[in-house]
Order: sequence, then structure tokens, then C-alpha cells
Amino acid sequence: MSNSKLYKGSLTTIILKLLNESDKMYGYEITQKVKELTKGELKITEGALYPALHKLEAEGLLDVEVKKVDNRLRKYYKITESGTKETSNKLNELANYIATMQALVNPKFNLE
Amino acid sequence: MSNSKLYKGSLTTIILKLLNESDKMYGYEITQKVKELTKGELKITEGALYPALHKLEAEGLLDVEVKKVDNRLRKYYKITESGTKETSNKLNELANYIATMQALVNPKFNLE
DNA sequence: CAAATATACATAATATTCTTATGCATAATA
DNA sequence: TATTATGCATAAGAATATTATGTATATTTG
Repeated sequence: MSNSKLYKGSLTTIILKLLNESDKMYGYEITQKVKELTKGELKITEGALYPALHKLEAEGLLDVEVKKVDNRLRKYYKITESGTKETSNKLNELANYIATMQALVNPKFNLE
Repeated sequence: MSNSKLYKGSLTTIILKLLNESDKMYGYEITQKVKELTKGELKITEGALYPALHKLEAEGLLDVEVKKVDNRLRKYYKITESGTKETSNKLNELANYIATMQALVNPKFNLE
């Protein structure tokens, strides 16, 4: 994803957030969207993305629909109701993580 | 460390930053300091901390000095010169991570 | 037109980091 | 006296990602 190890554990949050905003997306589309939004700073590798999507689907957070476009296969992922709830949790966790790290790293930020 | 997976990969940054600020600290002291600064949100487990300290020492980012205090052993860690450089890198990576995640998650934050 | 790149999915071997469990030992507190 | 706190350590396992590889079609470039 990046040379920085900090992104480890963030992929699920990213996928859920993007799918929560759009009607549906397919894997390759997600990699391109992330590259675009982060100005190339973050590149999702396939070896990380596809297993993550499969896991989210198995957990019932995403639904999948296969379509053939231009004679090529696409697996469209769509967020489920529990996926939307989990997105909210993940975004809270992210905000919390950022606040906590700033409290640790920047003496000016105090929790509470 | 926390129920949130986002902290994965952050421990090295935390250790280096704390040691960069103080003269020297020992392992147990680090766990208590983190608990205090984060109001209990983050608890460093020994199974994560000690291997991480050993690795940083092996990489030459920390120096170690063993002392006996109150008949109990303490291993004091002190940051080295290259440890100070690496702290700076890690803090830049953290700031970058936060900016990137906000760009992904919050449409109001744009990179550049 | 052939070669390279882009699109599109997938998995397996390996690396890294952390959790959980366990172990040893002393000091302080309930 | 039993539990908690202090203080270190490692091993088994889980989770997540990297790197490499495989398959296949479409498009672009030299």
C-alpha cells in the first residue's frame, strides 16, 4: 500500500467508506479511486484488496454481483445494511486513532 | 493495544517519539506513560513491546543499559543518533498517513 | 503489426506485527 | 496470605499485508 507501515489495518476502513458513498464499485475501480484521491500516495495491491473484499463479503458487510462488461468480468460490490453500520464504527475508530496518536505525539493535543 | 486494528504498525513510532523526548525510559515505564497520555485508550502489551524494543536496539536506533532498582531489574533504553533521525521520519509518516486518510474519508480534505 | 500496457480477477508463499498465554521473580497492598 | 503491581521475556497463533505468479481480454504505442 505504501512504504509506511501505518496503513496496515486501514484497508477495511477505506473499502467500506468508498462503498458507503457510491452505489457500487468493483475491485479494480477501488484501486484507481484510491490512487486518484490520494494523488498516488496510496496504491492498493491486488494481493491485499481481493482477499479483503472476499472477507467483507463473507462477513455480510458487502454483497457481490458479477457482470460482464466489454467481454471482461467485473465483480461489483455493494454495501449491505450491516456494512453501513460497520462503516460508521470504522470511521469512529479512525477519528479516535488520530486523536490518540496526536495526544501521544503532540503535547499540545490533550485527550478530553 | 486496542480493539481497533488501526494501531497496528504504530508501536515503533510511539516508542521512538517517547524516547526522543525523555532522557531514558524502561519498558514498563513506557506502558504506563502511554496509558496515562491516552487516558487508558491505549494499553501496550508486553508481548508487543519487548520484541519491538529488542528490534529497535538491534537496528541501532536504541541503546540499552541494565540497572537494578529496588532489587528489581530495569532495562533503560536511550535513543541513538540514528534513532533521532528515524523518529523524524516516523513522525512525518504519521502526519502523512493522517492527511491521506482524511482525504480518503473526508471529502473536505484535499491533498496538496 | 507486434509488444507493451491497462484492465480484471485470483491465490500461494512469505514477512511483519500483534494477541494471548505462559514463565520467572520481587515488592506492595488488601 | 493472596492478589496486584512491578519488571522482564518468549512461544504459539491470528491477522494483515507484500511479492510473485497465473489467467485472460482490450487498448495503446513504437
